[in-house]
Amino acid sequence: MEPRSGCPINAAVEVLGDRWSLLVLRDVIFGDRRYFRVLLTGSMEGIASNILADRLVRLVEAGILTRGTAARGQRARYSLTEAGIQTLPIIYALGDWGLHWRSGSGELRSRQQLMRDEGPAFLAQLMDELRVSHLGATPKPHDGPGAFERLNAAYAAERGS
Amino acid sequence: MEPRSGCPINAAVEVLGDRWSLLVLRDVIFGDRRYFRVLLTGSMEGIASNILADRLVRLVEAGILTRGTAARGQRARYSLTEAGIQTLPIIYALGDWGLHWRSGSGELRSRQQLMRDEGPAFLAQLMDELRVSHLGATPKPHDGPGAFERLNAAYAAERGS
DNA sequence: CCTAGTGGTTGCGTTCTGCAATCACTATAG
DNA sequence: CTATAGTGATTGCAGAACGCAACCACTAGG
Repeated sequence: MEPRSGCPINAAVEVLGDRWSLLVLRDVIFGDRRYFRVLLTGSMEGIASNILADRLVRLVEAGILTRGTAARGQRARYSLTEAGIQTLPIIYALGDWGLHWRSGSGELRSRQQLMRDEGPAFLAQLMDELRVSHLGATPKPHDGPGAFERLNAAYAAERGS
Repeated sequence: MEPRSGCPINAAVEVLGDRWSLLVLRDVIFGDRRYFRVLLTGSMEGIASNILADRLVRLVEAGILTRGTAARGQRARYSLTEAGIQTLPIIYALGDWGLHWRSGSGELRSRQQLMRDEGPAFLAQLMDELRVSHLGATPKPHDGPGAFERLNAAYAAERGS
């Protein structure tokens, strides 16, 4: 793929600017879905298998995901690279906008709200935890519960009510 | 268009998740391009006229832009709505990511760098200035030069060197 | 009337996308 | 060994989106 321009915004759009890439990343990041089948059946929007396969290849080629070595018929685990983890602010900004200007009432509302309330520090903590589970980084000491723990608690609380 | 899910991230992707919408918004926001011809010929990536026409209609329908009332053959000016102005954090996040992970060397590099250096307060100031020029809001008093003024200065400085 | 400029629209061929069915392979159970 | 379930894809086909060039209807200026 040849870049249409040198603009960094265009560079990001060429990789992430379609109807599925960012949703796959959302599921990897927030749903901890790291296997083909899990991503396929767990997607709220019902992605087709060929589209998922194509997007996974592209995201790996773009250096956003890595594919754990696995032969045919074996579970291949996908992990975020640092570049992939760095897409979190984009996904957050999209979710924040969607929440306020499209009045999405669905899955991620409470988590998004939590992130908005907590500010950039919470986003940074979330990215640290992603580095631990996807890049094998050593956990940083945090006082209080983890970011994902709090996200899931907020989600469960909304479900329970 | 029927939403594929209630997820706010998906809501944003359904409106902005294609190869052109965000680039059109970029040109409206950073290039102050508010007329069809200007957007058509000024686009770095070379958008086709039918695609531009289609995207403008969609963005108006989505409540991101408004079209100034103009009959055929008259200059129709497009303005950002508040929802449109609120896409700035998304575009900033995309540009920031593209700058660091795709090494875009083009047009917006210096502006992006400036925004990154200045932080969220600069983004807020930028959005205030957009409200003045697109929504007719009364300017807020700022000490020092305006955000766009500084962006253009940084851009000119890079060009000059 | 003529010309330049406005915001588009229309054909037409190419590419991308989405859905269902299918594939090659592995692991497990009987 | 055979049967079955599960893995990550691949294939065929139809429809939608896209890209390019030409054209359209209209306005303003001279």
